[in-house]
Amino acid sequence: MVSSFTPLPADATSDGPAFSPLYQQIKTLITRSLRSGEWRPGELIPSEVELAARYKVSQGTVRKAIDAMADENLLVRRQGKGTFVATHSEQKIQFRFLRLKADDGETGNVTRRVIDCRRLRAPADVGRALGLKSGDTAIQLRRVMLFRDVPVVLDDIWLPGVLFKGLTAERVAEYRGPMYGLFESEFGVRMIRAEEQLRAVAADSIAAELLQVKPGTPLLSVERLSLTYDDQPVELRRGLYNTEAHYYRNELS
Amino acid sequence: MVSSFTPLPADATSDGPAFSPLYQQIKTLITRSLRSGEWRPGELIPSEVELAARYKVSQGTVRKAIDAMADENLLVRRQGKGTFVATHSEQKIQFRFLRLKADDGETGNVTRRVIDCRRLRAPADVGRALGLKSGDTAIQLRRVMLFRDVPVVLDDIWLPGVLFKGLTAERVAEYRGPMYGLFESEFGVRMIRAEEQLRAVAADSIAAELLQVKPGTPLLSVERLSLTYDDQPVELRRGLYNTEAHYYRNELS
DNA sequence: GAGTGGTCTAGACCACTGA
DNA sequence: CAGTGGTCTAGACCACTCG
Repeated sequence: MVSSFTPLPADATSDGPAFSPLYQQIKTLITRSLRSGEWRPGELIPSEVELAARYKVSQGTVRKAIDAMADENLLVRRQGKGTFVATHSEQKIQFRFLRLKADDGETGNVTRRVIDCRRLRAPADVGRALGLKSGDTAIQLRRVMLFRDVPVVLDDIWLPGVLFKGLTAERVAEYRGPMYGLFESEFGVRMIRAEEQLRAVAADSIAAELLQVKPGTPLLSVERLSLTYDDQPVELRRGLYNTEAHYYRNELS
Repeated sequence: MVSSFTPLPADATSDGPAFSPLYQQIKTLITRSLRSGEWRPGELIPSEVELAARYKVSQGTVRKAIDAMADENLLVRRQGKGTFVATHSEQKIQFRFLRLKADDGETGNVTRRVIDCRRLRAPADVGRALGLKSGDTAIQLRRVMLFRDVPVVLDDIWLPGVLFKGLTAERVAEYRGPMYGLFESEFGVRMIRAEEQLRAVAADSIAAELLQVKPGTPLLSVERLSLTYDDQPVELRRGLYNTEAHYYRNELS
């Protein structure tokens, strides 16, 4: 048993710890196992019955915890098979974070071209966003994404040097598939969610050349902060999207 | 009872109706009552126990239906009080659909200025988006939103004429609060969710003047299709956002 | 204190998967 | 067929709100 269902009996402190339901505690325990690597991306986790026995709670409580984690895209349920750890390296989940769509609906071939990859002392703003100490090294990775061989996205990706030790341009270039799949399988860093800030900006000469547009062309600027477990920031990505023939899709609810 | 829990006994047709769980059927029934106006925005709906009796199912099943509808922002649960129909006319829910934030975090005063409001035959693209027949009339409403007295958003709002009979510029101008609150209380049209397409564009002379920027300034173009119950489109909104000192915030998960 | 939603349990049965 | 998640029920008790 994780803790009593009523952690605040008679002698509770006045501003004591907030009441936390059992299923929330189970969620925390499962998350811990995910973070520690006990169950890795793509793997099957124990069945609800097993977990209920392990945590000494009812199956219904485990179910509620897993339900919540499935809603957050941490786990994936498959009826008849079991529950799996979510992964970015999967055809169906591909491009979960890329909201760009082509006007004609046809996605076509997507290719990635690495422009540059270097390690350097993190600039102040980058360091602040990633929670680095001043002087810590960061990796700057610049790349272009092409849709049907037309450059559409220019990304400047900043990563904490500590977490991505052996990352090189070659390593990235030879990897097929989404970058987050690489991060996950090679460096054990799993992106959970992200926050983006969008703006319209004018293309400078460098961006204009790489995206093959005229300087001054309006581009969609997308600054993304990616977070892993416990909302720890692990990537700052500055993207410039050419929206001549593509749009950024969003759903409000 | 809505229907038997197992709607496919021995004599089911080979490609018969897909299996639909009870709580899903309850959801449909509750949604019907919302759409019909039996429970209006802001009102208290019957308690879970009452609904369970009404639909002849267990409280747990009603609970699951309401849980789902609360997730979709159709209902709002308040412990100890009851379950309420969601509404746009509420301080806390204000600006649920407006993702624009100020760089410095300070929202400040928001005011709206109506530029124009006219009824006309719907242009082809607008009619198509709203599902109108050719020749149907549409309302075009143009307005500017000012943050701390600075114009930041220029909206072109298109509405089906049939649904918004008495809508005039004066009516809009004198209304304090979000437009969706007005739609909901005056015309019985409730916005549920919306889909947006974002692009970066250059300001034309008209937009430049209304937003007080130089022609050619990059602006964030936001085309929004708003939907009510059953995903029926009821508004097409074309916005131009000045992102000099504001950004469009989005969360990916 | 009565009434509401929130949590937890135990047990039944259904739907799906794969050996 | 056994094992998995998915649905449904009934009942207990807790936390919150308001009169």
